[in-house]
Amino acid sequence: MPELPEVEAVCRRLRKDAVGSRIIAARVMRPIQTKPQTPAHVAKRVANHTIDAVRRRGKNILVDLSDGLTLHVHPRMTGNLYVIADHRLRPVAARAWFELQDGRAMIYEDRRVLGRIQVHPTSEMEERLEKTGVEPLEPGFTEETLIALARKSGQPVKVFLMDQRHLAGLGNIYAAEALFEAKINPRRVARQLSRARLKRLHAAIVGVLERAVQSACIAYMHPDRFQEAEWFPVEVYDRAGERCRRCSKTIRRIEQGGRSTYFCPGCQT
DNA sequence: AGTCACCTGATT
DNA sequence: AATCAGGTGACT
Repeated sequence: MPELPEVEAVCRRLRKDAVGSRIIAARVMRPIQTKPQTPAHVAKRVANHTIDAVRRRGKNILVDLSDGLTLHVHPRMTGNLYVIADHRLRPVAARAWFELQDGRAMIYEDRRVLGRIQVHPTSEMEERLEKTGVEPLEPGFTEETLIALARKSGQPVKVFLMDQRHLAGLGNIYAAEALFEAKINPRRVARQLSRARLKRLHAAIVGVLERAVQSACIAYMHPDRFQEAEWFPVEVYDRAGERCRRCSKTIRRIEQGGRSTYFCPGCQT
């Protein structure tokens, strides 16, 4: 599920629901990926600390705890983190469970179990995420930022956009949607795009992500409705064989870097 | 730059 | 039964 907008929605919800609460017990129920830490280690270290803040870095969720610890959650494909009203409830796909002092619980749910949870000193987090690229919704992401990054990359622009070392948070859907909005063919090499096109792409990335954050926040108000969070009006993603709403040509699906790419061969040039 | 592995579950 | 999935990291 989550790309930047969904992770952002999860974080905003957690800030309301979880900040200020104390974790009194924790359990990592299935051996989700905690390497090189063990699930028991994660559970033990997190217990008896208060949730001080929730931050997002790309698709990473950082739950800052008292005493200088940070719970680092990467939801990968199907992870979700949210608070439930009664700690005794067990959502079907719950993989980790953090009992809060007031009787609620923060749940990490992950159907595919591809996500990762680790605990580290807060002071180490910046260094651990240093390879993570620019935040596309921060003021530091300008047209010139994108131009400079693109100049260094010989990758197809769609692959470039999804590479978290350049920009942090774009995934398969929003990369495809931004390229559609900017009218750029996903196979074009990043370095060879004109400045004018990159400026268009910059505006498209910011626009698509901002709209998606708004939608995601509405869709995620209710944590258990997570599955239904398919509301963002996609133009190309998963629409192979259907008509382009802009030029009425047929949307195509191709493979890039082992992933599906959807685009309109008529207006993305 | 490409392929696979990590997992489960939905869809063909 | 086979294929696909909104992600990443570890391999060629």
